[in-house]
Amino acid sequence: MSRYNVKETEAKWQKAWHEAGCFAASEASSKPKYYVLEMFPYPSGRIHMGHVRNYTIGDVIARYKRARGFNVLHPMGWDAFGLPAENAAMKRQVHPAQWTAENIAAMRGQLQDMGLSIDWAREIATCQPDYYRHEQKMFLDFLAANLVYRRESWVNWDPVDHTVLANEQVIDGCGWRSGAPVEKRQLAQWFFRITAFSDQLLESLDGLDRWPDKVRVMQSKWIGRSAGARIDFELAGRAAPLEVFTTRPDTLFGASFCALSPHHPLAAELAKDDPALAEFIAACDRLGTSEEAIETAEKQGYDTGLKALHPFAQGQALPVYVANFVLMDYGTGAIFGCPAHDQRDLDFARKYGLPVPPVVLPPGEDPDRFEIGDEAYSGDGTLFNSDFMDGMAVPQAIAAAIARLEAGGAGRGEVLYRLRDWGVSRQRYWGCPIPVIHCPGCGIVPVPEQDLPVVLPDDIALGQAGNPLAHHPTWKQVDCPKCGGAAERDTDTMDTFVDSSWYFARFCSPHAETAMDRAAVDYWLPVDQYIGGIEHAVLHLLYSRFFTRALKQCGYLGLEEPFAGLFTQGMVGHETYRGPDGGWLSPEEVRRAEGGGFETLDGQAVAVGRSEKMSKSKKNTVDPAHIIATYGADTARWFMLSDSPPDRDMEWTDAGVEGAFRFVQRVWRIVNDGLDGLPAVGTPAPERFDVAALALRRTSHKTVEAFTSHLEKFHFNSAVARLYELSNELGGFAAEHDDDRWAQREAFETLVRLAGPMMPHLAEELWQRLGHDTLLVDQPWPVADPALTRDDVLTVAVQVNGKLRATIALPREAEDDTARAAALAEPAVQRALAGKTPRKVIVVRNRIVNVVA
RNA sequence: GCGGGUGUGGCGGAAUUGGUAGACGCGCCAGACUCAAAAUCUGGUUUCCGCAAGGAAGUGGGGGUUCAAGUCCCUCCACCCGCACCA
Repeated sequence: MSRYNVKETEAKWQKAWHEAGCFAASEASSKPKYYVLEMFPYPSGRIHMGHVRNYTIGDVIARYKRARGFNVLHPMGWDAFGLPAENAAMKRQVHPAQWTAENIAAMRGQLQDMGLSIDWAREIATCQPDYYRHEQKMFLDFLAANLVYRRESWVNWDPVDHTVLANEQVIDGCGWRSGAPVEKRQLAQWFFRITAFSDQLLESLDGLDRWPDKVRVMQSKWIGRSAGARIDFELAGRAAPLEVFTTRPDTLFGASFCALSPHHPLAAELAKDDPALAEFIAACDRLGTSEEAIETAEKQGYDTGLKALHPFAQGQALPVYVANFVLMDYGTGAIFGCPAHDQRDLDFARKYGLPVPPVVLPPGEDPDRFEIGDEAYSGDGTLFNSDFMDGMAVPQAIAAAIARLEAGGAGRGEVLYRLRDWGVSRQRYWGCPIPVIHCPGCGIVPVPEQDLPVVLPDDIALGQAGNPLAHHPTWKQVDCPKCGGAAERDTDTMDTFVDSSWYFARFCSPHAETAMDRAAVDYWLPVDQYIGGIEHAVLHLLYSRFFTRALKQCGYLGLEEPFAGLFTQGMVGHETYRGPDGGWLSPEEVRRAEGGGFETLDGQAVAVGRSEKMSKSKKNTVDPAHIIATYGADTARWFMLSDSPPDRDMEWTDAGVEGAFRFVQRVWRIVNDGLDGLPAVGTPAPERFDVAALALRRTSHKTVEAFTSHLEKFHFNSAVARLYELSNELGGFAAEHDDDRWAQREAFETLVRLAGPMMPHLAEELWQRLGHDTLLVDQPWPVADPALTRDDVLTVAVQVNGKLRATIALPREAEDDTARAAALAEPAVQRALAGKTPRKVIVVRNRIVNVVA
């Protein structure tokens, strides 16, 4: 038999699927819907292995669900705005729009070469005015609904990308893209009021039971709810009280000081007349905010001389410090310190010789002897030394303290969140213009709906400092829609995460005149299975959850959670290589050396590093296009699925790809070699099967059962293993009689149909060669016959004192007595007993017999 | 520091949720075919003792529960990821 012609065959079936319109999705269907979505790519120019893994996983699910009788939506689009286009424009003198369009064209071709079951008629790109005009409308609707607002604020400024970053985009104090340390600047910014949904976003996490726990935990930490109380401490000799937030109002009688953040307005005010305090604040600022600085920084404070009056204990006055460990951007920027029950407060109190009165007694401790040493006690217990709270448990005391504060007008219960509103103004060109006009007379005026979209100007000068749109000679100049006077457009564009916060909804009705056709989104949403990288755990995945709620509030759609199921895939890594000079080498620049290991092409020693995520900087990338051109899409897809579980990081290896390629060839050969004399399609089953044929039939049906259940659980590597087993058995199967040939056809078809979602081209080709005039993609998923998946005779393990001594063949559901007798009759069992009488024999039916002596 | 995860042959990884540890693949070894090689096919491959039959040990370390533990409990270690002076 000739070898399988990968190139021709893959192209042939891609064309056939396209011409038959197999993957076109429509709401007009009686089948249940299933929306499979992979995170859409940024059009950087070429697909990378991460894409291949992502889209392979998604495609397996999409094809499988289609076969299972679902009406599947599986679309693709482009997250097309963003900074790289501007950088490329400056570097190569191409317009960002052109650069993006060319990249999209190239990557679309590469994705199509993968043979994905995508409905390409739904393709969208976020940089098209037809897309972002709807985003502008949403912005205005959000504005009207008070979900968008503008304010002056300190922002995270990326000095390399020359733009503002959201809190979520600052990693370890550095910009998420540029890696440059972020600076603080004061700017007027547009904000999305994500905090309006803090509680909802947190509570609904519980219902997302098809999301990884990891992501839910990360989001819940990011939202950071803490329930407690806001307390007003009267300050002796001052009118305004000091506002403090605490989660432990129960420990108020243990308070021994108050502390302000160095950036607290009161600290700044006091510093005006107190040079020493001013110097202390300056010293705190110099310390920096890096991890090491925080970790090693000693608790330091400066006594302002102010006295805060205890809200409960008459006449008790607490010293007020400015302290370096109090953060201005959490709570009120001020705390009361309870050293006995908070470690930081304790460290501080010990340093400055402040009292440490304990007020929570751990269970079993003697109140007269209990003392705090070097460790604060933050656990549960019973209140003491606490007046009206004495004897209460902590939760009860918290409630009592809040009630007393509220009664006395000294504070109130409050819930605080770490989550901050989402600043979306970006001082960039290649993004969605913010549809707002600034009028000297009327202030902020929304662009009237009939004037949308506000389109980006084509002629733009990039590369100067500052905001490109602001530099444009005419673009920003408009008449005020309200008063008609001269006014200016907002020259910022929106964070590109806004674009990706609703694209999944646009896919439901990509050509609708409005942002989304209500019937279409009602039908398709939520996304049943979303697949992407873990890196968006709090960014994109939180923003999209917020956006969906905001869209619901504005009447766009009717649900809150956009993604019912989420799967986070692992990264694709590759070994790293370094040459004699220590520089990184790409896999093409090294070869296997004679005595093992690697060397450069001219024979120099190469240091092999461990597998790391593929990256240009480490030069350990492998180009998927090259792999697909060499081995075909089926091989690339098969390897992606076969080695590691999809949620774990995997290593791309040449040997692995070769192995996958061999299997593709092997399946082709096995089926083709068996075609001659195979019973025709639809031949009725023989009445009897001989032993060999029956065994093969059992394997086929067991494979269907096991493969399907692995697929349902995303255990693709285990599913793959079952196909290897089936093909191994088929490879050694000698068909002699008619019943053998019939069983052989059944096995061939099982192999081909199960392989369909994973290597669709080969499967389609073999389906045809098996004599079918239908398309495999239109076939229903095979069903296992229960009578053939259960063996009549089982192998049961026999242990003596927990150690395996023999295996016995028993009929299914054999009586315990039968099993016991058979086990004891085994010579190996008798030998192990060495004459001892069994004390007890445990029989687990169909599984194991354990003889205890 | 807090939270989450991982730890099984030379390697990637299986193990029906407490019931034959190492499925399947890669690699390696041997054999067949071949003038030869590639490809392909067959067999072997946890470690140790043994020619073998067989035996012993074994899922990061230690302890425990159980007739039975990779799986449950306690404890320690290593690595990875996230958050981090959050009041």
